[in-house]
Formats: sequence, C-alpha cells, structure tokens
Amino acid sequence: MARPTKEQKRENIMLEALKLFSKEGFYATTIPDIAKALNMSVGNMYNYFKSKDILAKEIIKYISAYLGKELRKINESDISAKEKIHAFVKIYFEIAQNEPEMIEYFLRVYLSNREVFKDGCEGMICVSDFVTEIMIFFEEGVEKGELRNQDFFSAFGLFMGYLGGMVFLFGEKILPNELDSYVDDIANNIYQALKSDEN
Amino acid sequence: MARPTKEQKRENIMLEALKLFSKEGFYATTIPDIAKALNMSVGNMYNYFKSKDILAKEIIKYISAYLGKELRKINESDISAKEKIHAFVKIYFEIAQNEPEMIEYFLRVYLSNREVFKDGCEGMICVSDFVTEIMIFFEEGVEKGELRNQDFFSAFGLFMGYLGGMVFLFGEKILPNELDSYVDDIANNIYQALKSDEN
Amino acid sequence: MARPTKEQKRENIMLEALKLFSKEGFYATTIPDIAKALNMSVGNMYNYFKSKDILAKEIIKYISAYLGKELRKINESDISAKEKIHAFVKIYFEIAQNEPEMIEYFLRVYLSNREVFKDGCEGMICVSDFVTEIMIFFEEGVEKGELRNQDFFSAFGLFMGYLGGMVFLFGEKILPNELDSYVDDIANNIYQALKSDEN
Amino acid sequence: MARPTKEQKRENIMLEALKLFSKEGFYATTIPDIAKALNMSVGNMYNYFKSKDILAKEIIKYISAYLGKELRKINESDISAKEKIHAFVKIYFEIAQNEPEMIEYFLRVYLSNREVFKDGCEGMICVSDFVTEIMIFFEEGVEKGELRNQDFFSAFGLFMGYLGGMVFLFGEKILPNELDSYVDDIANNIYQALKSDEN
DNA sequence: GATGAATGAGCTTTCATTCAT
DNA sequence: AATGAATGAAAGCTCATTCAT
Repeated sequence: MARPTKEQKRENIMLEALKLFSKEGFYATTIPDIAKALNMSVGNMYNYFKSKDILAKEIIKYISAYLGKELRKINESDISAKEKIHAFVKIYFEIAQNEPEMIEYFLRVYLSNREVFKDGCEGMICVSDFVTEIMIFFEEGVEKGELRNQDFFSAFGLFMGYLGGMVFLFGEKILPNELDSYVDDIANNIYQALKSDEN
Repeated sequence: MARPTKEQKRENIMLEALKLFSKEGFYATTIPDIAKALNMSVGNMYNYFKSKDILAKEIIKYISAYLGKELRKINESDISAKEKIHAFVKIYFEIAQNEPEMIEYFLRVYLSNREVFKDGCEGMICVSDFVTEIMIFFEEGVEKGELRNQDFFSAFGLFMGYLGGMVFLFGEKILPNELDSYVDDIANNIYQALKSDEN
Repeated sequence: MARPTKEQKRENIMLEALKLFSKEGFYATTIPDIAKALNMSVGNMYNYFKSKDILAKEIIKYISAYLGKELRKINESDISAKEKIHAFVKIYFEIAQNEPEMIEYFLRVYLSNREVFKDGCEGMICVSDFVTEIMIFFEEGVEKGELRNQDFFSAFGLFMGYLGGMVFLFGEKILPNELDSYVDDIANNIYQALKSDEN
Repeated sequence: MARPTKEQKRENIMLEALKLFSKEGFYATTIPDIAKALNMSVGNMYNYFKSKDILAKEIIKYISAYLGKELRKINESDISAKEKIHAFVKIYFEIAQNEPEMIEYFLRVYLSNREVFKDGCEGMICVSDFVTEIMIFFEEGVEKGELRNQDFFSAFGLFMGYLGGMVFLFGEKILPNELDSYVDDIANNIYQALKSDEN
C-alpha cells in the first residue's frame, strides 16, 4: 500500500477533526483527542496545521467546497426551480443523515464560535463556494420567472435557516421520524414561499 | 434604596452573563469576567449559581420564559393566523434588534454547545415555554382551517430556522438592511408555506 | 505572625525568581520551578505576575532600584571622587559576594536575553535608577575638576564593564582570590583611567 | 565548483548558527531555523553536530581561535605596550562593528547561558586561545617595565569587561557615536590604568 | 550523506472551583 | 453573604532529537 501523501494526511486530519469537533464541540475537543483518534503524535499534528483555529478554518472551507460541488450538479441540471428545490432539500438531508458531521459542523462549530473564525473567515469568505451556488439557483429562478423577485437574503435565510433548523432538531433526536420523510413537505413549503405569483 | 433580594441578584447575574456569553461566546467568557462586570467577587457568584454550566442552563430557561410570554400575548389576541405570523416575526426581530443578546444566546450558546446543556436540558426541556407557544399557534391555526395540517416539526423548523437564520445573518453584518425591513417579506414567505390550500 | 500583604508576596516571588533565574538561567528555570521553591501553586503565581517575561522585567527594575539606592548614599556623602570610586567598587563587590544573584541577574539575565526585555525595557528604561547615579557621580566629579571631562559612555562602560567582568570571573570560579581582595587594585585602575590630568 | 568538504560544511553551519544565536538568542533560535537558513534538512544538521549544545560549544571555540589569531599578530609586532593596547581596542571594535556576531556571541550566548556550556567549557577551556594572548601581552608588558605588575585578573577584567561593556552599549544602540570614535579614549583609559608608575 | 515526518516530554498559561477569613 | 487568594488539572503549542526512506 502506497504511503499517503502529505495532502492526503491533511485531509485525513481534517475529516477526523471534523467528526470530533461536530460531535463533541470545538472547545471540548482537544488536540490530543484528535491526535489520539488518528494514532498520531500531538507534535506531528502541528506539522500539518499550525494551530487549532487554522484547522477549524480549513475544515469549514473544505465543507463549503464539498457542499458547493453537490449543489453545482443540481444547478447545472436541466430541471425546473421547483424540482431543484426538491433536489436541494433531498441532497442536504441525505448528507445530514449519512455524513451528519458536515452539516453539524456548519451549524455547531462554524456558525457558533465567532471568536474562532473571526480572523480569516469574515463575512462569507470561508463558505463562499456553497453560498454562491444558492445565489446562482435563486437568480436563475427569478430570471426565468419561476421565483418571485425578492431580497436574496430573505430567500437565503429561508433556505439555510429552515434546513439547518430541521437538521438541528434531528440531531437533538427531537424529530419523531427520519429526516428524509420530511423532504416533500419542506421542499413544498420552500417552494410555496419562493415561487412567483404567476405559478 | 432597598437591598436587592437574592432572586433579584440572581437575575442580575443572569442578565450580565447572558450579555457576555452571547457576545464573547460561552468558553471565551470566564467567571471572573462576569464577576468583574457585576462588581462582585468570584466567590460570591458561586453563592448564586453552583457552576458555570448551571448558570448557562438557568439563562436559557429564563430566555425561553421571556420569549414564551411575548408569544403568548400574540396567541391570545383575536387575530388571524396570517396576522399572528406577522406579529411573531415582528416581535422576534424587534427583540433581536433591541436586545440581541437573547436571540444570540439562543443561537450561539444554547444551540451550539451541546456538551454544556447535555445534562438537564435534554430535548426541549429548557425551552419548552417558548416551543409550547409555537405549538399552540400552529395547532389552533390548523383547527381553524387557516393553516395546512402538516407535520408540526416541518412548521416549527421553518419558523425557528428561518428567523434564526436571518438573525444570524444580521449578527454577522451580512444583511444590507436593518432587520425590520425584512418583516413583511419573511412573514409572507412563512405564511405562503404554512397556509391551508383553501386560502 | 501577620499574614504577608500582596506586595510582600510579590517581593517574595521576585526574590525567589531572581535567585533561580540568575543561578539556572532564565530559560532553564520554569514557572513550576519557581512555584515549587515558594511552596505555591503554579496558578497562583499568575495572580502576582501575568507572565514570565513580566516577572523578569519587574525583577530588573527591582534590582536597579536597590543598587541605585546604595549608590545614592555614596553620591550623597562628602568624600572625594577617588574615595567614591573606592566605595562604589567596595559595595558592588560586597553585594556580588553576599547577594550574588543581583549582579548575576544583571549580567546573565538582563544583559543577555534581549528578546525577553525587548518590549518594556528598551534602552535603559528598566535600569535608569542605577545608571542615573553613575551619571551623577561622573558629572559631579568632572564639575569639581576631579575627573577628566570625557565622553560619559567611555566612563560608564569602564565602570560597569570592568566590575561586571570581575564578577563574572568570580562567578565562573576563575578568580584565585576572593572578590574583596581586588577592591584596591580595581578602584585604583578606574581612578587612574578617569582622573583629571591635574591630579 | 568543487563540493565542499565535511569540514567546510561544518564551518558553514557554525557561521550561520553564530549569526542566528547572537542575533536572536540561543533559546530563541531553533535547529529548524538554522537548517532553513542553510537550505539544509534538520536531520542532516545532526550529521555534523550531534546536539544544539555541542554546536554552541564548537562555535565559541571557533570564535576564540579567530580572535586569538588577531591578537597574536599584535603581540608579535614590535610596538610598545601602549600601542598594543590601542591596536587591541581598535581591532576589537572593528570586529564588533563589522562582524558583530562574534563579539555578541561571546557576550550574549557564551557568557550568559552557563547551563549550556557547563559540561565541556568549564573555566576558560573553550576560550583559552583568546585569553592566552591577553595573558602574553600583559606579562610581556610587565616584564619590559611598561605595565604595572598587578594581579592578572584585575587587568584581564578591565580589558574584557570594558570592551565588552562598550560593545554591549553599542549593540543596545545606546551609544551616541560609532564605536571607532571611542577607540582613543578607551585605549588611553586602559593604558592609564595599567601602565607602570614610572611612565 | 540527505531528507523531513514523526515523536513526546515539557513548557507557559488559563480558569472553574474552593475555602479561609 | 462576601471576598479574592489559592489550587491544580489541563490546554495549546514548541522543539530537540530520531529514524525510516
């Protein structure tokens, strides 16, 4: 078996840290915890990421790129805005169910620990890949007359807040059913909220 | 001037801690920070709250009760579901704008630091006052035929996620306008999503 | 026995740290070392000095004030410059012999670890009490015609370098005799170097 | 271009380390720092010097040999003790001005970090080349009746302490003028202090 | 000889909590 | 109730040194 490259090791570390940060919290996860989970020495961790904060920032960029790529696929497909919303919700919940760490990290680490991301992730710098795709979806929908022309942030907040809220409830084990059983309802709710009056 | 009662002092401490926790983060705020802001000794703080975690839990209950009371007023008023939604959004954004600590605490301290609230605030125990009112609103709306009879959590997630998301964007200074300028749009979006098909 | 005041404790810590720093070196002495020598917890040390660097800076100021006070006594006495030089050398060597830490600290910690004293002790800020007295001595001697009017730094370098060098040799156990046996020779050498031509 | 011999590489490393140790301090300079400055791997450094301490000791020997050689030239020239003192001071200050690392290393690394040089450089073992020349100068001067017959260490301390002190003041940027402008004053001061009474 | 990833002990510093007064 | 000095475990991080390649 070939030895992993430095880049692969970096990714390994990010994935493990992602898991721990999202599950235990950023502050409750120590560098030794991460190192131990990776069977790696503490000192060596610092050969890959110069600080815990930098590691956290790299992870959110990684997630944003990952989610952004998924959304781009949907944006590029030749379907209606309504169908795209459904596809968005579906993929989002699939990820939340199968790789919950990513969404949890977004909600519980990135959105919450402002002090950590203050320097270097101002505004939406570190999640631009992801946000950009939402923006593209929305603007194309408006252009084609499928969506109502409202303030982008109203629409964005609806999307992300709604989905995030559901995943949060899921993570808290408050939801009585599996996430995917909500896809239709929620996609519909979002569509009702965003569609142009003509539809 | 009468000496404050023990209960009043407790509230004072909670309000100050609320401010600091929401602004600086739970972990970035130390007990000495809170004590200093209150002109109080560290040791004495522990006469009122036995630990930092307990303080954090008391605060979320306090907020839930406060917000719940506001919502109850709306629920008890004799207006349509559509108007209630508008009133909800309005009061929520007003609070977020004038006393942002409460909502910020909800989003950034309570929702994010699971490890802190794990014991004692499982599920929705510590926010039940608030959640209950949303539930009442929703069920009455459905009963009266104003709202579509969908899964409660779909509706709840929409409400709380959407509003939370907007306040988050506001807190990040990403929103180009003041929060109140979004009230109509958002109330409308929510209503479109929740209303019964007959309307 | 009365409990020591906070100021007395600060002084205690400085004296102990002074001893250790000068004997073992600044970097080879750890905060736990100092705490243990004082029967004190590591954490409590930080209630008195916010960092190791700050502690080091406070110590040099303390030493400078202490030595400055000794020199002032001599400056204020009504004796000739030649006698003052002798008294200077004598007291300096006495201190070096009885409380060697002070002079050693000056030579081995303060003069050597520039990186530590960079911020806050630029130039002679932290040793001004001491340097000022040397300056007064020199200028008065010149004024009275007892000393040659040469560049102050030539004279200062002679004084401090010479005495420092001797103490250094003593500390290294290179000197075959006790320090005080050199007092006459050295005082004489300095006087020969500084005296005005008329004498 | 011929490949450098192992000995040349060793010297290269010493010169670079000398520069860094004297500028940044022994403890503030890491082995990776030195390796990077040399475009060399950390591991390979250890093929030339078995430890950081050993490197430091080799450097002081190197400096002592270098300075000793300069002094020998003066000692071997056919000039008076007074002229030799002047030549000593001149060359010392020239080196301090043009290659300040050497003298700085002597003052700030060797003299200060006793713990590092403890084993292997006791007494004057590692600086004997240099000290020997001072000794030769002094003894010849006494023999020829040019210098007063006093304790060698009094004279040595004067020499090295004085010059060291001046270089230190220079390094601290406290001196108002360039070092060479002090040569005459200082050489004269030293001569006045050491000359035999007959002169 | 040369590389640089890996090790791990040990450092400075923080902070929730306790407790003598 | 009130004080704040004291505790000590634990964190993030560094770095001399080793070693497989």
